[in-house]
Formats: sequence, C-alpha cells, structure tokens
Amino acid sequence: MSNSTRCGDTDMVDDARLERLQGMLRQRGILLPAFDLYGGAKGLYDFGPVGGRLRSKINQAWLNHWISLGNVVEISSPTVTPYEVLEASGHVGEFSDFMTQCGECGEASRADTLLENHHPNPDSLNIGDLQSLLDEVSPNCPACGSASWSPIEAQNLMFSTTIGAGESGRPGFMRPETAQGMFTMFPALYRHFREQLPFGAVQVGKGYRNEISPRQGMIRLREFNMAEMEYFIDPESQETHDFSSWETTPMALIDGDGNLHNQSLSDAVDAHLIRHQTVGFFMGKTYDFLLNLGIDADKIRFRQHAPDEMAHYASDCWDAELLGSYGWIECVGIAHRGCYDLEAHENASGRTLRARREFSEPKIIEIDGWTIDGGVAGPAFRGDAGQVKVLVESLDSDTEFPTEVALDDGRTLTVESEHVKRVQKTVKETGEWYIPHVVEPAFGIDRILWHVLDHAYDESEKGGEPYRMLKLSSLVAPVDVVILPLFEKDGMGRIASDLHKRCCLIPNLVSMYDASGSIGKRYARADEIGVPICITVDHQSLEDNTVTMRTRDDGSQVRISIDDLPFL
RNA sequence: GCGAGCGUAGUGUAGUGGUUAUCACCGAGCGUUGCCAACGCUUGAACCCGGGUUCGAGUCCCGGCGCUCGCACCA
Repeated sequence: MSNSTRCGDTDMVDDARLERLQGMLRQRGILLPAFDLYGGAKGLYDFGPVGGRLRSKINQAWLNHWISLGNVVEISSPTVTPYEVLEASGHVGEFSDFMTQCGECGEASRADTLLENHHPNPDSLNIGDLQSLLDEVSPNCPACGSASWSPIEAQNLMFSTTIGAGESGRPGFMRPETAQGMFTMFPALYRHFREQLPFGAVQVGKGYRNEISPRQGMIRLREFNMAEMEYFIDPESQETHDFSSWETTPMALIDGDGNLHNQSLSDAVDAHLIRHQTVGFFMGKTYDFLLNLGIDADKIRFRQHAPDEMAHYASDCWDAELLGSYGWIECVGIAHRGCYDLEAHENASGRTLRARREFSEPKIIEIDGWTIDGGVAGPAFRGDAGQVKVLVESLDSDTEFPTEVALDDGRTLTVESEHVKRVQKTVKETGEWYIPHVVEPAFGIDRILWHVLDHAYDESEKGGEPYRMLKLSSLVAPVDVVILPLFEKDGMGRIASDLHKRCCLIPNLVSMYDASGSIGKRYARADEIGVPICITVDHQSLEDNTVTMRTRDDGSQVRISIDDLPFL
C-alpha cells in the first residue's frame, strides 16, 4: 500500500474537484456504485455503459503491451481456487484467521486465541493441527463457558466457499490474485515454450479480497480487476535487456530508505539500486504502458519496498505509484519472487516444477565409494536398512569393514564387509534441473483506470461557464467517434445516420449518433465522455459529401470528404 | 471492527413536526436557430431501507445499509 506521507504531497488533494469528477462519472455512466438499487455494497463498483468499454480497452492494451515481448502468452485460470493451492502459496497463513463458532451461544472466536495457553505459538499451526489441538483441549467459550466448537474455518481476507455440494464439497477460496494460475500451469507453459526460458504468461481477471474496511472509491475494492505477468527466468543466465529507449529519461526512484534518486533506469541498474536487470526492464515497460494510457509522466514514481515491508515471497520489489486525487497510490508492483512460488507448489503437490539447464561442457563425475548389498543387508538390518544405505554411501572409498555407523536415534550398528558392495563408475552429466525464478509485474487495473480518468479530467471555462472534458487517449477512449447531424432535416439526418451505420460495421470502432439539443451541447456531451473526434453533417454535406471533423482537445475543425475519413 | 459526521430526482442542492417537497443543471418530445452547454412550449425524475414516537415524520428516536473522516486493518 502506498506510503503517502513519506514524500509529502498528499495534502494537495483537491476534494471539491474530486467530488465534481465523481459526480460526472456517475452521471455519464462511467463509474457507479454497484447494486445501488439495493442500497449499495461497499467495495464493489459498476463500470457503466461507458466505463465498461474503458475497462476492456485498458485490459486489451495491457495484454497487447506484454504479449508484444514475443515470449509471453495469455492464459486464463479459474477464480474459484481449491484450499490447498492457496495454502501452498502462503495465502491461507498470511490472509486468514482460523475461526470456530461456539455451538451453544454462536459466538465466533479465533482458534489460535482460544488455544493461547496450550501451545507456545498457536498462530503458526496449520488448520489440521489447530483442529486436533482444539479437539484435545476443548477450551471453554469466553462468552458462555460451554465447550462445544464447530469445525475450524479459515476466514477473513479471502472469500471462502465450498467447491461442490454436500459431503463431496471441498473447501476453496475466490482467488486473491491471478498469479497462482500461472504457477500451477507451469508444466504446460514449459512445454509450450519448448523448454526454453525465459518466458512469461499473462492473465487479466478478477481477484477478491474481503477487505475489512474498503475506502477511497476505486482504490480499495473487494472485487477488483488485476493483470499480472509471471516471467520465468534462469537465475544463472541473466537476460540482457535493451534500456536504450529510457537512457535519457530520468525516473523518480525512491529507495528502501525513502531517498529520492532521479536517475535513468540503466544507471539505477548499474548502481545496483535496482537489484535485478529484468525488474528494471519491466519498470521501463510499465512506464511506457502508463504513458500510452495517458497517465502524466510527472505523476509517476517508483518506490522500492523497505525490507520489512516486502511481501512474504519477494526479494526485491518496486511499486509504481501514481499521483491523483488520493495522493500517491500504489498501482503496480514489480516483484522479484525468486523461486518461492514454484518451490512451494513443488513441496505441497509433490510434483516437479523445474526447468533443465544444459552444461556447456558435460560434467564427468568419478564415483568411487560404497553401497549396500541389498540381498544381504536388507534381511540383516530390516527397518534400519534404508538409513544404513545412506550412511554407507557417504563413507570414504578407503573405509575398511567391519565399521560402525551411528543412526539418528543414537544406536550404533556394525556393518560387515558382506553387507556392502564397492561402487566405481563414471557418470556423465550434461545438465541439471533447477527451479526457475520469477519476476512478476502485477497491475491493479481499477486503480490505473481511476488515474487515467483523474489525469484526463480537465476543467476549464467556456463563455463563463465551467466546462469539463476527459482528454482520454484514443487508445482507451470508450467511444471513438460521434456522428452529429447539424439538423435532422433536408437529408442531413439521413446522411448522418448512414455514416453512423457504416461506422458501426467497422470492428473495434464504437460510434454514437446524437441529434438532440444544440450542436454545442452535443459537443459538450461528447467531450465529457472523452470522444476524440466529432463528425458533423451540415448543409454543405448535402452538396459535396463532405463533413467537418472536430478534434476534442483543441476544438479545431477541418472539412473532409466522407470517403477520406481516417477511421473508415 | 470502534468512534464522529452525513444520506432528498441522473447530478448538485433547498427544506421551523403541518397543503401537491424547492431551485438549477440534466433527460425526453415539439418548434425555432443553422458549428461549440442559445431560446420557447410540453414533459420526465427524489426524501437510503425497516421499525418506533406522533393526530401528522424528509425533519425526532432506534436498528440496518451506504458515504466521508479519524483509530485499527491493508498478501
């Protein structure tokens, strides 16, 4: 979350402007409180008839931006996620309290709190151990004193659910991030990319966090749009990235101690302020993406997480923060997650999630040592045979038998020469398996969308009246063109509606037809939803098939033949 | 989650317990005007929800929901 006090500028928030902006967004069908019909629901928002397309255009721009790297694919995984997946990832431990309900009075209590006097650190227990301890201790309810408890459930920041019905139901959660889908899909990704790293997978989708207290409009939501890339790399062969396009762009970089550096990304990587080149490269790509959406360059900064702030998985993390009506807000996190996630899923699932690295020269390994002769040692040592085998294989090649080996439990056994066999062989290893590291750029689409609107919102005056518009980039503008007949008579309406229908047939072009009110009022309406171009059909159109094309940002008009319109 | 303040058309608002709830913008229709929120006429649209007090509640009380702020929380 943003640390907005550290750099000072939060107090410059203009609340009146914020309220006018929010009012306009509601009135124009861009952002609205969800389920307003039923009194509203905290932390949930509707994207209206205009905002819906704004969101999808941002999503699409994001996907295109990363897929264009060439070694990145789009995937989509379910939002409903089995319990085990999020337990392995660490989310159950980090996100949840384990709750149990009193069977008598219904009071909900935290299981770890109930068991505080019966375990040194109940907070560290997993759900199974907590349940056994609860059953064993059977503590009294702090409210009514009885001792009958419902089965423990994980609650709080993740929405929990049951996958399937009744007895066969299996506990699960709505995902709190999209990332786990990319990790659990690693084997398919690895195959798809012909077992060659680096590669990445992206997905955009919904995430859910049952925030205790959502605040600040679009900034903290219970259901939110996120877009994440997991980029898998070999930690031993660093990819060289091209930083040349940002060479002369000083970026606002705040280090983990709160010091501001105005430095180009390549300089910051060279100075080891940014600890990993790929993290730095993705910071640059993130910067480009934000500029393309119309975010103001001087309202972007990157802030490095302090060590104590870093998430449980990260080894370096930079947030892109955007300055808007709520101060500096974290909108993107670029984290070096190391091998944390794949290793965690390997351990929990028992499956291998590794990539192979071929050695430049095969390694020839001479093995000269001992192993057990299973046919003799097995019957002799019975249950200890496995441990004896490990011990024997660690003995030097010049060991003489009989010899004594010490077991874990303190017992000592004598190994006779007939129990062992000499092993002498040459092994050629051409490569090795390793757990890839991951660099993750994670984007909060709602927060970015908010800042796109905030930065695009322009207040001015026209004829003494306040005049508002959204100066949206055409990359994200929800409506591409508005067709306006100066009047719906003498055939102007006909020409305009024909042109509108023609525009509607063009894929990915959204056209609106508006004939109501004066021409100035219609331009003003179009400006408020950020339409870049207005086409007006007037009297001259009747004679020579030309129209006027008005540009939103400067109000300039040019006359152009309908057939020469740039978007047709 | 705790505390404080607030909740009236799509938006912004007025409203001493007492008619049909104010005004403006807004939306729709018609006319007029012939390129930047023009004008006229007609018209649409609200007291967050549920209880209570009262002859009578937008107004007072209680509860819920929502919004804002502070504390707490925030992978």
